[in-house]
Amino acid sequence: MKIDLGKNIAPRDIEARIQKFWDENNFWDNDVNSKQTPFCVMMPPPNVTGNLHMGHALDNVMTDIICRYKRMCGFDVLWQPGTDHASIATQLLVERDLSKRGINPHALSLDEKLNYAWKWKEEKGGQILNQLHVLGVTPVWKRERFTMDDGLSRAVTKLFVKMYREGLIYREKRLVNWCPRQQTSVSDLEVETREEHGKFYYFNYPLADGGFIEIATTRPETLFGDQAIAIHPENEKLKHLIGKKAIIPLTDIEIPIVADVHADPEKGTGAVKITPAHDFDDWEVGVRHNLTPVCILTPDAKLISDAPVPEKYRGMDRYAARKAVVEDITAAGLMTKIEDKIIPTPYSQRGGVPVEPMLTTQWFVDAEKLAAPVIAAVEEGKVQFLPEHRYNLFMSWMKNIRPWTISRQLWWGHHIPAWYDDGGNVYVAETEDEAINQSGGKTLTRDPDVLDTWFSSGLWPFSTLGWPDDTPELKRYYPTDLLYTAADIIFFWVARMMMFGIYVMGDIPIKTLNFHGLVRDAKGQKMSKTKGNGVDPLDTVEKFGADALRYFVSTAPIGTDIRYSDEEVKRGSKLLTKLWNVARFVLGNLESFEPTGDAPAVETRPIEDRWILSELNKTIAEVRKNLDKYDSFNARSAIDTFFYDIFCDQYVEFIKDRFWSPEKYGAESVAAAQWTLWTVLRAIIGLYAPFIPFLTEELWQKIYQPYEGGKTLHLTEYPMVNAEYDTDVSDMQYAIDVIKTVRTLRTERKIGNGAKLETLTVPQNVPTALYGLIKSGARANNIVAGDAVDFVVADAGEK
RNA sequence: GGGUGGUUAGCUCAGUUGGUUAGAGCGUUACGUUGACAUCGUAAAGGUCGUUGGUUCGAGUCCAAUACCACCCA
Repeated sequence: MKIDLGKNIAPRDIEARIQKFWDENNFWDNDVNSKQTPFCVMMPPPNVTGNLHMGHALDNVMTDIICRYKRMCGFDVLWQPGTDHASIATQLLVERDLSKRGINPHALSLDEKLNYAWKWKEEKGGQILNQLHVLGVTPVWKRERFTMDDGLSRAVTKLFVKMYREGLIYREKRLVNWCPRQQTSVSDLEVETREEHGKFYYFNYPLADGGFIEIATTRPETLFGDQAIAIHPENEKLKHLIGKKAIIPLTDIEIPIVADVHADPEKGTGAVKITPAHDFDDWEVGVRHNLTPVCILTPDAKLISDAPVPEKYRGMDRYAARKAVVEDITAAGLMTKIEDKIIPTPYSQRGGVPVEPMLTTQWFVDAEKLAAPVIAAVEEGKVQFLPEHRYNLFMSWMKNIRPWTISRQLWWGHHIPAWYDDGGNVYVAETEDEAINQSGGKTLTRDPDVLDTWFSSGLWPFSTLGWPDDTPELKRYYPTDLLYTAADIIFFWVARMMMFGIYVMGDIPIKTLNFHGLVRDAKGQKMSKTKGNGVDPLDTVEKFGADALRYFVSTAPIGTDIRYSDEEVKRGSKLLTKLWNVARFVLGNLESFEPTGDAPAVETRPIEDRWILSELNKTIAEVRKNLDKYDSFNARSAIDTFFYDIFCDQYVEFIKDRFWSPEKYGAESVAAAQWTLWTVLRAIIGLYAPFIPFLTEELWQKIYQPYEGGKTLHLTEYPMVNAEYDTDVSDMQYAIDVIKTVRTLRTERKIGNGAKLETLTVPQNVPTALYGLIKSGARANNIVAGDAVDFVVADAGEK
């Protein structure tokens, strides 16, 4: 055969060509009628407005490695792609875009806004999936779904109604986390606590019958909403005040002093003001003492323009009000002390401002009820966690789960299927007509709110397979096999999928959860937009190629963070070059060879041939074992060791002499080497295929396809252990040791590897059958037996 | 305050059930362009495995305590 690969490798050219080839043939389509075992993976749907970042690259490349492997093992693979509507994130982008065009989004009707957003989504959304293409990943592209498309929206509505009817979704007025910037409720998960430098204010409340009680608070501006002052019932110093009345400073409002264990005698003064409408703990105290929550803040966190707020403070922003209140309390001579203090402050993750506990009416999911069967299923071991310790994290959250606030005061998302009549009665139904029917024909108004984005993503594993319809896909592919995702959405997404999956489908949605770490920058810092230390995967692909990036990403051991640097990606480039060059070497020695007819029996081949085949067998077993455990890191390491250390560094050196001096070895020996090279190179290409799919495809098409047929390497069988390759090759250790010693001696004696050895002495126990390959590996002309390894250099002699 | 993970070579990290001399990549040094490969090869230097104590014939690995780092929850 005569195949010329060309001296230089151009990864981007190869990748562009192969990508086009893959896109034109739907190689990765699943087959719902297949007789093969199904293997199903859900792509965590990226935000439709998003841009590819390293986290996506990690998820998707890792998933792709497993999907390609499974496909090559004969599985019917369904990798379901799609995007998420990302309620808040998208709404913000669209509103910003409108503002830029001089349109006030708040002046538009709901329909106008939605029209605009859909148009915007069609034009600019979804480019992230195109970006994913570049990485060479293999979801079933034609099955792409969007969380707000018709089918998925129908699933959301159906589930909401079902849960409402079964009492698992309810509407209630209670304290929720409120983002004053976006003016919507947010769930507990969307709140992050930041430690801030703040003040702890100590001041006196006058008592109705004379004297004072000193309290301490970090939020003096909420005092207009105070309903009580609490003292611990066993607080010896203060308990004599329980039952008396205090007067809120700057007002003449009287409030009771009550006994409650919430007031820690060790903290502050031991007396705390109770503002049930503006603090979660105070809310509980209020419930215990039957206090009326009085809300003194507007949705944008200004003091209300009404009683009980004194006129002076009405309409003030919460922080301006704090300043004014502190000044006025000080002026009134009531302030006793101001301390510096680190205050844990709850922030709205999306809004970036402190949230306010706000008394509003919202929709909730009774998460506790949904969690119980999840806990049971996980305890039964139905879900595998990788790494295992994530089990505890997941379970402790599940066991302490709280009601999930699912309504959002936004307009982009799934509108809640609830309608109200004039009397405020609620009708929950799949359609407006049905709701009107329920009401007996009244005029109804639809609930203006939308659902938390994670509500629809929680249905993803079955809604994308066709639920609520009873589709063959749903039967065949649910529950899904594997999810590769970041640990930071374990509660947001994974927990919800588990709850909905069991509730709707009666079974867990995913069998194995593989939580990966973060891709950090070279210094170990988290990549973030604000720090500007993020690396665009597409830039990396442009510089080094998608295969190199994939190779880098697969260095992430299960569950651990990895650090990105161009240097690390270059390792991938080096591998590609090495593979290219060794293929050239192999082809250069196969000119007199045609892989037709029968290969010589393995046991008849020289020991080094049998040795490399037996090493190959070990490697294949190791790689398969690890990939079966979804451990691509250790799988790839095993291939690397075989490819670099065993094949390139040793075997290739051992056989060179057979090609250089065929007359000394005979045609059979040369043919054995050729057959062995042919086999081993093919196995290496196959083993690496899931990791570096572009280059391996290119090499396969150029070298092996003409003989094997088929269209793509990636639908050929993954290399398998071959019992015929296991023969006794223990003598090889003699050769390996001798050559290692020769190389060391060369360095000690400052003799380059280029200089041939005239005579090499090897220990007498080295079998003469190894002399040929030792001569080749050590670059020696003659070989004799002696006491220890020694040599004489040709021409110049020893230096 | 509660929890989880980590601490191994100059740097970034492997090290499976305790078992000879603890590995890799990068970096460093030396030599070398040889008929796959200078986007390279060969070799070398470099580690009391955070600390202390324990179990054991034997501990990077198991147990206890402790220090520091990171993350999660409150």
